[in-house]
Formats: sequence, C-alpha cells, structure tokens
Amino acid sequence: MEASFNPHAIERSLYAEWEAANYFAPQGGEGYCIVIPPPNVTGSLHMGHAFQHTLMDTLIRFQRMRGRGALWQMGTDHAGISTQMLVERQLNAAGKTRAELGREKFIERVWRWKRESGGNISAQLRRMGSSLDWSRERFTLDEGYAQAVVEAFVRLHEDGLIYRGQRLVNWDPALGTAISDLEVINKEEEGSLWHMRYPLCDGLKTPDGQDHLVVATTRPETMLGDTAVAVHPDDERYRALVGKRARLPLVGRELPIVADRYVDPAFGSGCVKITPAHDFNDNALATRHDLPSINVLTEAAAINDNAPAAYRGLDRFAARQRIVDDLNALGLLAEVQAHKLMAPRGDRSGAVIEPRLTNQWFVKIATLAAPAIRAVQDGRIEFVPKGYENTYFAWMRDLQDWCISRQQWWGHRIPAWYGPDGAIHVGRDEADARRRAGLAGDVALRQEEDVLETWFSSSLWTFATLGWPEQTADRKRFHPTDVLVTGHDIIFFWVARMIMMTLKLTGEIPFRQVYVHGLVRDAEGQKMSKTKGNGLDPLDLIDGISLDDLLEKRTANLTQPHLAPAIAKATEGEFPNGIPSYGTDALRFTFCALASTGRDVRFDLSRTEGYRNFCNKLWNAARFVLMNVQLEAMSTAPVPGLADRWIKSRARSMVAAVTAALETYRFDRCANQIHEFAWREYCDWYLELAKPVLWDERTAPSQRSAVQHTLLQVLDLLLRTAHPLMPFITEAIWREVAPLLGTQGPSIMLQPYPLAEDLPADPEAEAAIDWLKSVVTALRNIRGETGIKPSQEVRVLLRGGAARDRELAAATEALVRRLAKAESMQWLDADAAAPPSALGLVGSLEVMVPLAGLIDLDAERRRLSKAVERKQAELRRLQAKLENRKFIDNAPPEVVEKERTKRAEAAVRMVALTAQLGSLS
RNA sequence: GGGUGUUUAGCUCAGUUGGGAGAGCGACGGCCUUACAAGCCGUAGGUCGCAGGUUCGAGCCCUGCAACACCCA
Repeated sequence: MEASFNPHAIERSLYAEWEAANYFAPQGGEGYCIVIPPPNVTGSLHMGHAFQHTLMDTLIRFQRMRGRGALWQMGTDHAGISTQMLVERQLNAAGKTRAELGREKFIERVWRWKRESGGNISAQLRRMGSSLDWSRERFTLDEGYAQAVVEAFVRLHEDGLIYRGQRLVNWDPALGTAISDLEVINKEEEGSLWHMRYPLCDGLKTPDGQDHLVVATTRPETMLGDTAVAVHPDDERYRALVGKRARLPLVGRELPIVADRYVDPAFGSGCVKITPAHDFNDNALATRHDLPSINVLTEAAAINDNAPAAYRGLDRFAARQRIVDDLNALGLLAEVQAHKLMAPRGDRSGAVIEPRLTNQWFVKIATLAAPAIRAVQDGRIEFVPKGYENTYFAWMRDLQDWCISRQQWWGHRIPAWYGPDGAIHVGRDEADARRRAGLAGDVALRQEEDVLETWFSSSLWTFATLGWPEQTADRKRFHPTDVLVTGHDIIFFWVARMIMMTLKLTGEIPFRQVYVHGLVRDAEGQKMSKTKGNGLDPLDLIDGISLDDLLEKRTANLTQPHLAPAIAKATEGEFPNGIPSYGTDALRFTFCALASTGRDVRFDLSRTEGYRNFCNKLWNAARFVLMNVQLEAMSTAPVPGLADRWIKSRARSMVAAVTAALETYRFDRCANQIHEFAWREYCDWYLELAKPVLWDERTAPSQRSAVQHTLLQVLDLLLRTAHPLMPFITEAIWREVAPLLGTQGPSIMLQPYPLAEDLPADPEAEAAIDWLKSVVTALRNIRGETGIKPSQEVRVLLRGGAARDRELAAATEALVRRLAKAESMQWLDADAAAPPSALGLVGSLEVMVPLAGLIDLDAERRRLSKAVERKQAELRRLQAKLENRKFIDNAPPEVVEKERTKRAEAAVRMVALTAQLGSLS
C-alpha cells in the first residue's frame, strides 16, 4: 500500500469492476427498493443531488449487506419545460425558431440532444459511487413508460377524474403555456397603485357628492376587461349605489356595481374593479354574481381584439403606460402611489404570470386527495421527520384541481382526439379512440396538441418503472417501495402526487416511508445557485479544481453578467488556492455527517477536509496492521488480553449504535460513531496498546497471535460497518485484509453487515482499559502542563486508592509504562511521604511524578491551584444540593445517593490536592 | 396576515424518557515517538436567544416576547 491515501488510484476502477460484475442488481433475499428521484436527463449533478444520492446509496448498500434483495431503481426524467427551453435556446442562438422547425423536427432535435448529453448525469452518478441498477434504467419518455402514462390517463378519464374545461390558469406569456400553481413564485416587488375614476351613470352621486367612484389597481391595463365594480355590502358610503351602474373609461362599457364580502372596505376607496378574465379573486366573485368574463390578452400577453382599437396589439406594459396617460389626459387619474405588491413569476422563465382563461385538461383532486390523506394519517406512509406530515396535510386539504396540460411539444402528447364536430374522444391510440366512440374510419380525427406536464408522468414513477400495468415479478417483489428520499421542496410537486396517483391506479401505497432531507446551502447559508455564482460542483470537490478554472466556471454564461466581478472576488476570497481534491468517500462522509433531522445543511468544506484526513487515517491504520501481521505467528492459538477484549466490546457498541442510526435515518450519528470509534478508540488506543505486545520479544506467542487476530478482525468489522458511507476506501483496504482472515469473496459489497450480537460484551475489560486510559491521561496531563519533554522518561509513584486499583495496576503495568513513557511504576504505602512530586488523581488513587529536576515547580503549582479551585467549586455546589431538605425529600433515593458519593469523592480529592500544593510551597 | 422551523463554544452542529454542558473545525502550548505532520500529546473557551412559569431539580416541559429562515395567503 502507498504511504498515503490516493482516492484517484482506486475509485474509477473499483466502480467499473462492481458494475461489470453486476453487483448492483438485486440478489436473493426479501426485496428492498428505493427509486431514484429521476434527475433531468440533460441535467448535471449539483450538490443537492450529491447529498441525496449519498444518503440513498448508504441505505441501499446497508440493506444489501444485510441480505436484502436491494434494488436502487435508476431512471431519468424528460423534464418537459426545462429541456424544451434549453433546446429552444440553442436553436435561437443558431438563428432559428421552434416554429420554423415544426413539431416533428423539433422533437427529433430534442431526442438528438438527449442522446448527446444524456450520459452526463449518469457518468456523474457513477463518480459518486452510486450503486444504481443500471440494467433496469428507465426514462419517462421511453416506449414502455409512455404506454404506462397513456394507460394512466385513459383510466383516470374513464373514471371521470380527468376533464377538459375553460378555467383561469397561470399563463406564462414567455413560454406560451399554462403552468401549475406550484410553478409560480410570488415575490414582493416595487410597483405602483393607480387610483382611477370611474364615472357614475345616470347622474348619480356618492354621499359625499362625487360623480364618480375611485378604484385602485396595480395593473391598470386589465381595466379593459372590467365587467363590474364591487363594494362591501356593509359599506355605508356605497350602499345606495349597489345595483346601479358606472361607466368604464376608455371603453365606454357600463359596469354594474355589486356588493360582495370579498372587498376590503379599508383598502383604498373601498371600491374594487372586477376583471374576471385576468384575476383569480375577481373570477370567483364574477361566478357568484353571474358576471361575464372578457379576455383582453393574447397568448403573448398583448392586448387583443376585445379591447378598443387604440390598444390592440400593444404589449401589456406598453398598454399600461398608454392607458395611464389617456386616463390622466381625461382627468380620470386620481392618484399614483408607490406600492409593494406580490408579483407572480414563472419559476422557469421569470416572466410575470398572467391569470388567463383557456381550455385546459384537469385532474379532479377531491376524490384522489382523501385516500392520500388517510394513508398518512393511519401510518401506512410515514414521514421522517414526522413534522412534515402537517405540511402535507395542510396542503392536501385545500387542493385545487390539477391542471395537467401544457402548451408544449416535448412530452407525452395527450391521448385525446377531436372529431369534426369538436367532440373529444380519449383512447390508448387513435384507433382505440375511434373504436370507443363508434366512429367510422373515414371520420377525420385531430389529436390534442397539448402534452402532459412532467409531474403527471413522474407521479407514476414507483410502479411504472417496475412494469405497470403488467403485474411483473419485479413489481410484486419491490412495490410498495421502502423509502423515498427527497428534499422538502418537492413534497407538493412530487410526493403528494405520487401518493394520490399510486393509490388510485394500483391500490397500493408508493412507499412506506418518506425521508425528507434538507437543502444544501453554501457556507453563508445562502441557497447555491448559478446566478449567485456560489455553487459548488460535487465533482470539483472530488477531483479538485484550480482557482482559474473555478472562476471561469462561476462567471461564464451568467444571466446577469454584471455580477461577474463580485462573484469573482467572493470566489477568490473563499478559495484563494482553488479546491484541493478530496475524493468521493470524504465528500460522502461529509454529507452523512451533516445530515441531521431534515434541516438544511450549510456545506462546510473544512469538514470535507477533516474527513479526507479521516480517510488517510484509516488507510494508515490498515498499513500498520498489514505491516505487523505475520501469518505464521497467527497460527498459534490466541489468548486475548484485556486490550483485545476491550476493543471488541467497544466495537460491539459501535456496531449497535451505527445500525440503530441507519435504521432511523440518523446519518449524522452513524458517521460520528464510525469516526469516533475508528480514530479515538481503534487508532488512538488499541493500536498503541498493540504495539508493546507486538514488539516485545518476550511476548508469549498466544498473546501476539491474539493481538494480530484482533487487529485484523476489528479492522475488517470497521470496514464493513463503514462501507455504506465510504464505499471505495473500504473496498480497497478490505481486499488487502480479507485474505489474511481467510475470508472468501470478491467484494466487501457482498459481505454481511456486522451484527453487534456476534461480538462479546465485556464490561470487565472495558472497566480495566478505562482505568488505564485515566492513568495514562493523568500522566500525559502532567507532562504537558509542567513541560516535561516527551522524550524524557519519568518515574511514576502510586499511592492510596483501593484494592481494585492495585489489581488493575498489576494487570496493566507494562501497557501503562509504555504509553506514558515511564521507566518505573512504584507503590507507596498510604501513609508514606512522597518526594516532591506532580500529582494527578484517578478516583482516590494518587498518581505522582517525582520532580527530581525535571519539573517546572511554578508550572506545577499553577496547575494544582487551578485544580483546587475547580474542586472547591464542585464541592460547594454538591454541599448546597445535599443540604437542601427538599432535594433529599423529593428526589429519587438513587439520585441522592449518587450525589453523596460524588461529594465524598470530591472531598478526598480536595484533601489530596491541597496537601500536595502545601508540600510544594 | 396564517403556519412551520431555528436560536447551545469563535465557526458548523449533536444533545434520545427532565438528574454532573459535547464533537469536528478553528485558537493556544509542546512534539519529525519506527501507520499516518492529511499526524501525535496537552490546554483554553459556553448566563444553552430574552422574560416568566411548573419542578427538589430545566438546554430539554408550559406561556409570552425577540431575531432569523422557509412555506402559504
């Protein structure tokens, strides 16, 4: 083995080997399944993916080693809108448009792009070590999957759960399509509030003598589509006018004045203009009052022919300006106020969204939502952490019908056909639709142009990937899947819809648990994004990147190029030397260590560095073991010593804790346990305890054999325990170690996960080594604080203590002397005077190092004074507690007893410390 | 405006049923000790957001407040 760990030397070849040997496909055993949240087929890996995939792979590897037939289902998503946008942008850059190309040519082009760039994400997933079953890979637009989507649509339609209707939808004028509520981001923006005068008809006047009403709006251009003015029914100012009429300026239409509780009388003048075709609230009000809707906008959000000629063809913002000017010229603009408003923008395009009346396809939600709520209520599906269940319920309880049609080309074309009479015929294909409708072959049918939104197809993900609608063997074995691992940002988009659709179409839940993890943020807690230029590419952490390359990557192709200098400056500040290469295992271990209870994680590169060091530590521990194990010595029957028994007992606790942590998705605890055990116990203590036994020629062969066996056994066990988190380094080391243990098998992946029960609990050995550690630590403390050179051997005197201390001292003397670098260890009688010494206490045992010219007296006095002070404070606290009558009367006897013992111990120590301090002055 | 979450060491975070405040990183001091300087040994550092309450006892339970974050309107 090389002297230090080099991830690049092992990662790619090990992965290729695993994949070629088909180790990622489920073997025998009870099925266990996780489906990958399908990444965008043309996308690339970001930190969120890397985080999520680390957690999933850890679970899959863990269950695989426990003997489950573990399937991590691979697949990608066609990602309708974003993929179409991407290819369209390429087209535009080449001076062409989608319309010029036509539907078929355009789709062909997207497929070509998919073939060219679709392998990108797959290659990156492999670099993360993800043990996905590539042989079962699916794509939401592949043939079988497309059939499943059609099947789902047809069945829902047959059940009356899908309908086409004219409804107000969120319209993205930049993309020319409807989008769902979830795809609209409401953000506060600076705008204006225009107060406009609408004259009253028939010479009417308000109670305060005005001949007009004042209405306020943030969107003056919509006034062209106004069909009413509304006031609150209890508003005294306008009560007399309800039922009368006002005249719409610029248009001339007469508007009824209606009363509705929706109006807030305290806002503005208390009068509201009603534009049913362009506002959700107004639309609802219009339905209540049976008002007409007048659409005044085109698909591109320009004014259409329903408006007066003067405004036709104007873009909505140009029209706004013109209307404001015209009203002003007529003296009808009462006031303009600065105003903060919630502006709806499309999450893909960034364009201001228009509510717009269009014909769309919808899924009726009410009957789907109820069973989906029940499935979580009665515990068949469990969210981890549980708190997210409330979020889920709140959202599910007031859910609108789901608009599933998109005016796009890239996606599943809706399987509906229009007859010459406009009648709609749904079927699995055109012939099926014709058959169902009883139409003759010569009746011309025209297929719906719209496609289904992406989430419709991905809501079928758990079962469509397993062969639905067929009842395949895979489906039987792996569905319902065991856990869905996902971010809280897509609970609504995806999780809720999967639950609804899966229950409806298969009668099964899609998964038993939903593990919701947090989002990955940068060191400042900011969301990582291309725009902000604060993103990290997981592969750059694995492979490293120079500052120049990083700067280039972060500032190239910015949507807001003026931010480039600021981004460059921040980047230089944070990574003055670029990013070193940490390797996949260190990155994965970081993600696990940061993944606590579903909260967002601030990604901290210094953690990754620490875990890279941990990898190196493991590597070198293995080197040490391999250097010190000789097969011939191990043939002697081993007789385990205290240290051997101790480390195995500790390993037992570690395995139990790690297993419990993984079973409850506490990846942070899992990582901490492994780190703590490997470094603080196995390396810091066990290897050091092993050295004297291994290197002392007088050691009995049976003892040496025991140490060598234990070194190997515990290392093997540690590697297997850590494998799910850090697959590469554990495999590389294991291949060196396993043959020495006589273990057969090509890969650690296929080894059984350690069981705590297989290891002996040994409280006696644990107590003995704990004592040893205390004594050694006390001596090291004296060395460090009093300035005794590490190379300087010391004499150790022991005094006081109990019979137990004498036993333990006898049992561990050789080890203590070695670890504390003590030339001798001598007992003094309890009442014997000690030479001037530095003192440490282990319980009531006094551990002393005679001064004899090697100790800085002042330093020792300072150290002792500090110890006395602390002890005094402790004693005072305990004393006060035990003098408190209420405590004695009310606390459980064992707690009181514990406090008494502590007081007694503290008192003894206090005496020893004070006496020692006295003897030095 | 409604809801959820967060607030613990300089930084990032643990803290399971209420019973002596923890880790990593960073800081400081000392070491090239024959696996590892990506290392070893030692040390310092906290009014657990604020104010009340329950309790013999509160980081943990209850109430109120504040700040921040996110979701929804």
